[in-house]
Amino acid sequence: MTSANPASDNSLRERLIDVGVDLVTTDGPDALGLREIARRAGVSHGAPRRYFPTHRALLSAIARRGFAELGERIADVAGASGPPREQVAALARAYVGFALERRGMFELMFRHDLLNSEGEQEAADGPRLRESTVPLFRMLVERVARCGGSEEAGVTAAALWANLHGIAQLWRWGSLQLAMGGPAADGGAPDAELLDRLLSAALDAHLGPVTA
Amino acid sequence: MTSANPASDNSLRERLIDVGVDLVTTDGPDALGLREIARRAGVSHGAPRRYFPTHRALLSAIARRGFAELGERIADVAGASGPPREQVAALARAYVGFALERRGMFELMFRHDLLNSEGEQEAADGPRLRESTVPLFRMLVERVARCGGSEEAGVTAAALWANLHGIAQLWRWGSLQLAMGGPAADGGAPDAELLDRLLSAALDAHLGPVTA
DNA sequence: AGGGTCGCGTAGACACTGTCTACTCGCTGG
DNA sequence: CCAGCGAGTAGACAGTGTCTACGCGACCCT
Repeated sequence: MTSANPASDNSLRERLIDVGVDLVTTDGPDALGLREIARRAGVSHGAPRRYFPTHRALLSAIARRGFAELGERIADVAGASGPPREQVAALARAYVGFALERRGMFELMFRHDLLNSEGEQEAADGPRLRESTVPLFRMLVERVARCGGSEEAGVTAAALWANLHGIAQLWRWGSLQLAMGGPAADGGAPDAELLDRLLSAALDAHLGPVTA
Repeated sequence: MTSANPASDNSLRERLIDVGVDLVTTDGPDALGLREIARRAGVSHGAPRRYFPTHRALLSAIARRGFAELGERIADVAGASGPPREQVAALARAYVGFALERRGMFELMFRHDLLNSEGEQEAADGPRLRESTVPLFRMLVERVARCGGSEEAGVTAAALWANLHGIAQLWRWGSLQLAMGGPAADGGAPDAELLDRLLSAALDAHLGPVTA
């Protein structure tokens, strides 16, 4: 019987995920050992196996929480009214903001070597993890289309998404700060302002300049 | 690749890196166990420690090879003559091409959790690994500046780099194919063409349309 | 030539990991 | 009442990275 109650019917299962979410946000994906999670949840190392057939399955469930939270953030700013261009900008800031605030979680979400891959899926638990980004992308392409570029909105949205993702990734790695600011950044430009200029440049590039 | 090593002063050190490069190219970063590398090099598991104080140091040396090869590719296409816009396009294709052909290596190069971080460096072996991208970025910003955008070339180049990096990353993850093509892609657009459209869109966005 | 030293690599131990399997409880249903 | 089952425990196993002690061969220096 697949218990239909998705809520808190199985307490340990949820507790394990909770512990994992806390752990990944504070210490990053490397801290997500199976035994460590079990330890912090107060159970023995074999207990998680009752709910997750493998370590990756547990990590996938944790990552799913991350996608859910990112989805909430995106949906929040997508609900705001305003000129479509500003909506896309808000989306972009939400995406990059999530990547920088929830560093560890964002890292996990795109570490596909740690997550469940094709063959092995929970199957009954929900859609495949890789498809978690699809609804988010749909929101983006919709807002981009409303900006009314002549080109196909799908391609533009995809390129913009890639740009945001790349900014988040390289910024976290520190390469962009290094490349733009030099080894010793000039004091006039704190990192936050650099990042903002970068984001504006990306938005201008894909959506056209503000006054267009 | 030419192992016509003039010095071969420290044969094992180079051999370990060679083995690592081969391994990461075929099986990805997860296959780069310290003991596995030693095994394939025909030495015991304690031997690498003579040359690399820690596992990460060895992986960093392997990744350095990757940055070197990427640098060669970039330098090759950067040497070609032609309109500046075409030079930037060639650079972009080289970057993404490297990421897709040398998947495992590219993955390793940006897995900073596996690589040496700030404190611990080989120090005498060369510049810090994180700075390996700086000269490559300089080439890009130079070519971008030659395209003569009104804006600051540094910011444009950084945004473009991030875009290329994001395309490479998300394409490898499969998200872009999923987002653009849908679950079952329309037969008219094979993946290669999708990728090309994406790349062109990014170049057009950051450099202005072709006829400008 | 003999003896000490040192680079280079081996081998074992240690703590730790993820997975697998046998086992023990406590509860519930017939 | 007791068989069965869900849920969690505990131990074993192979494998990992790091650390330490130990050989071994070549070299240099009186």
